[in-house]
Amino acid sequence: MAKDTYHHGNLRAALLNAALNALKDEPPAKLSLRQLAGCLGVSANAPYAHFASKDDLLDALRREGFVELKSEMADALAVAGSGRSVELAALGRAYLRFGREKPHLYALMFAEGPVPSEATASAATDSFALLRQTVEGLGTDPDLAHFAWALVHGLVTLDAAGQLEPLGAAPIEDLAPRLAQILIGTR
Amino acid sequence: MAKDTYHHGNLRAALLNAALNALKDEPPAKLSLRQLAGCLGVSANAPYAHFASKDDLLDALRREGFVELKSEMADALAVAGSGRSVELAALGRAYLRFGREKPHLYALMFAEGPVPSEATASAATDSFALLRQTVEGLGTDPDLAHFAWALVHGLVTLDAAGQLEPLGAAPIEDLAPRLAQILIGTR
DNA sequence: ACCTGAACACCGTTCAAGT
DNA sequence: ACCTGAACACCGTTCAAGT
Repeated sequence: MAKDTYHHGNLRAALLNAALNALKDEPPAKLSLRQLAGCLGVSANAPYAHFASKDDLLDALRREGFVELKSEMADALAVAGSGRSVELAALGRAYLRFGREKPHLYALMFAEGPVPSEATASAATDSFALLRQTVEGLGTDPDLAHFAWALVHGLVTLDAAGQLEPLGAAPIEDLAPRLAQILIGTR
Repeated sequence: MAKDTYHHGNLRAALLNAALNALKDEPPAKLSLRQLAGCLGVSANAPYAHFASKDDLLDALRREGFVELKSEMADALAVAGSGRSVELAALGRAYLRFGREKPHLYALMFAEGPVPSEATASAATDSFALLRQTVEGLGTDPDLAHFAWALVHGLVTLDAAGQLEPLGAAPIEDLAPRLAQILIGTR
């Protein structure tokens, strides 16, 4: 049954899974295609039957990351109370938690090296759209959604770089209500 | 003189200079110690006479980056008019311009891989201190300086990732006055 | 269609040795 | 003190070949 048909069924999914797993422990720069293949008991270039290059595999990982991020934001929005402030805080909290819990995947998603595929770029746009809709009409500045994005993105990456330690031991997603406060401008 | 004493005088400075130069064209991930040495006409492991490892050289580059960032922020503050809002905008403008003009050096400065040396960590703290002092007492939130930092940091890295293109063709440092507006809360 | 084996051109790093 | 040459254990990727 589909198990060990050739070597172990579905190498493509196994590679993505193994890579995602490796990203729990190490930054994307440490990911090695040969090592991934070795862990799955397959030859060094077997991956090339499923991915055009290492960058192609990384692009698929990135896409998965954006899809997951959007899904978690949508879930948070669904259970949040109504009112712009609490919606915004819920969205920010989901975003910050995703970034804190998966710092290496998050870093890969925003890495600057290779140009993302069209599919990955649109997954990124889709996840940002959720934030843009919630922020829409909140302030007078039409770019407020971008500033909101920069704020959470900056917090996630500064936290990953260890520059937010002076803020104390609380997880960064607890900052979400204060971010909403700043963006809305009520003080 | 002091030229070509052994091979060409000061290999350490030449390596840092060549690396800084390479960062103008390519991301830090592409930096190769062997290639740097080759460009300077020196053997592949000559760098190890001056740096303990590749990470050690990268750490020195990072430190230089933070020192330069602080210096440019200090210069901007010196020529700025008085008043919290214009000071903050001047500081933000200097930060954003640095990040936009040297995206690869900036990315290296905040890379997550190796733990920064104590000297580099304190250079980072020093550059942040400038921002903290300017923001101090501006709002009721004691963490406002961190939010300000996250905001500019987020804008620089989103811009480097190509996610800020919808904002138009203007360089991101033009956003500085609006950032100050948001942080101060006058609208 | 999916995988192996051998090879190529790279890496960072170490070690012995030269001046 | 500063550098070279040869070597080791890795990389990503390609090519011919196997089933």
